[in-house]
Amino acid sequence: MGLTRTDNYTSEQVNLAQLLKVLGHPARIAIVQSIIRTNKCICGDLVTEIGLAQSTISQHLKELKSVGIIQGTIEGTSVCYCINVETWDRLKLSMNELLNAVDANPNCC
Amino acid sequence: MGLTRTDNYTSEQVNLAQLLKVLGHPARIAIVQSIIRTNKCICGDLVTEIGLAQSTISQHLKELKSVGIIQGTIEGTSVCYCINVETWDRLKLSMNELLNAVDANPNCC
DNA sequence: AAAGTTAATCGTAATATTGCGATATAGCAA
DNA sequence: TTGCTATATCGCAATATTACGATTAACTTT
Repeated sequence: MGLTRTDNYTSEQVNLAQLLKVLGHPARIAIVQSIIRTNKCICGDLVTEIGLAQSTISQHLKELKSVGIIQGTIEGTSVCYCINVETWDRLKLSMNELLNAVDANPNCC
Repeated sequence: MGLTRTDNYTSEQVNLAQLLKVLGHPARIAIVQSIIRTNKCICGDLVTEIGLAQSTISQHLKELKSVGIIQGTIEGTSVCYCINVETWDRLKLSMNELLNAVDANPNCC
């Protein structure tokens, strides 16, 4: 099929999976890290920073934007991208809940 | 292409992306949560718990195992799966570093 | 207006993922 | 041995992803 079934899962599971899937690519990790690090509106600098074609970077930005991880506002001829804090906090909560669940219940084998 | 280029990124970026990619599917989130929650060796219970075919569950388990998120030991006729704590701790460190980087540097737009 | 810059979109090719049924493998029970 | 159960693997079809070059859109500068 190739189509992920979503009807068996809670919306929380689907939501977290969606965010992690988008972050599950080194280029998008690098993009997010770069946006965080520069702490300012960066634009096409990513094309030279990461060694990918402009259209490829734009596509990755679109995916990050589509799930609300980043948001962009037009600044003249270029675009300012930054982290969407609401989505980020939601991710942080869900992910920490998952990550910390293991410590409480150590594994058995 | 369809092939992710890895030569532009640090091994940390590739590694984190790999783990997040595998976790980026609701079935695998559900599987991991189930393993954590039951805190014991669960096996084919997943097939009834999650509504997917046995072969599909087996495939998801294989992917989780391939990146070291879970490990399985044979228990007679069934298999005991549990969280691989070393990988989990590595994920926790990398992910927290990324997640907490935003708080320090609030976004600009 | 014309040319330049920046980013998005389109089209395409190669590859990966998802899911299933069918089959194989391996241990346990009769 | 003969079945029974549990899991893994194979083969397949449908769809998604990744990456690129070419083009378009929109704003700036000359």
